[in-house]
Amino acid sequence: MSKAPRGPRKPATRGPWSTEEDAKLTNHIAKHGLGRWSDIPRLAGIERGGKSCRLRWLNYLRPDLKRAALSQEEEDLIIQLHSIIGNSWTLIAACLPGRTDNGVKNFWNASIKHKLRRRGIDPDTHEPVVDEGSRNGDAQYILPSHLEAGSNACSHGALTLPDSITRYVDTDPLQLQHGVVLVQPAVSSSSTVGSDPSGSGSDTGEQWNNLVDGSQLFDLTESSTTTTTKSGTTNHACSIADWKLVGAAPRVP
DNA sequence: AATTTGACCAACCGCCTTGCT
DNA sequence: AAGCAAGGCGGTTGGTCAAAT
Repeated sequence: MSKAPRGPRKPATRGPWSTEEDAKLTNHIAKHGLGRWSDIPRLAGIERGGKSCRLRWLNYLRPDLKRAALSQEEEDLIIQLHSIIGNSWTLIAACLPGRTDNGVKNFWNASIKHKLRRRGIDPDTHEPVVDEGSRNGDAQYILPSHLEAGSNACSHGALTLPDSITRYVDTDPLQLQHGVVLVQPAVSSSSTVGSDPSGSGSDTGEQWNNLVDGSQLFDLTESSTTTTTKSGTTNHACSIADWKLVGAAPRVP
């Protein structure tokens, strides 16, 4: 990153963007592409900070944005991913084409959080709120609505998980230890957030797609075997046939 | 009709990371 | 290696609008 020359700066405009500002930014990017955000306000003739321009572009003006309300499937996926990776909105949004981290975050805070609370689920931990009246022993995990409780939606076969695997261990209301795996794409440092992680066509990409498909959240109680390749890469090999879904939550009424 | 409440969205803030000088 | 600026990200705030009271 090269340093921009320092000099007196006009105070940046704040507040809502005007249609004129939107047009200037859109036209500039259409003509010149994305350059340094700090230069764009000056080049485009906008009295805003580079940060503000970046945010406006990413969250509102980008042509590939979906403006429609989130579907039930998207909502299910957000809940599932949040239960695994928490408030990593950028990662979650990367699984929802056309959605922004800000949009997902807003939807979570404004809508899903309240729905989960009404269902007696703590939105932070995804566990039942401790309330004697609601503890009836049923599984309370939030899984995609299209997965029925006790079903095994996965196909049999072996899946080799790359080093980028993240494993989380949780305890369910019945004190059953289980693990949940999230297969993360092998994203190079130069990749941009929001790009299609499966674009490389690599094995990792295929696994990522399986996760995005919303059909692979498994009980990992069964042990996995760990191998290390010549290059030092660690692989965790598990037999999918050994994994079971741990339960499903009722749909939002 | 006026007020309140809730949902949704846009924007800003502050902190952290990255990369250049 | 240190300092600095830019970029990225999650948290938060504030505005708007529609439905409910």
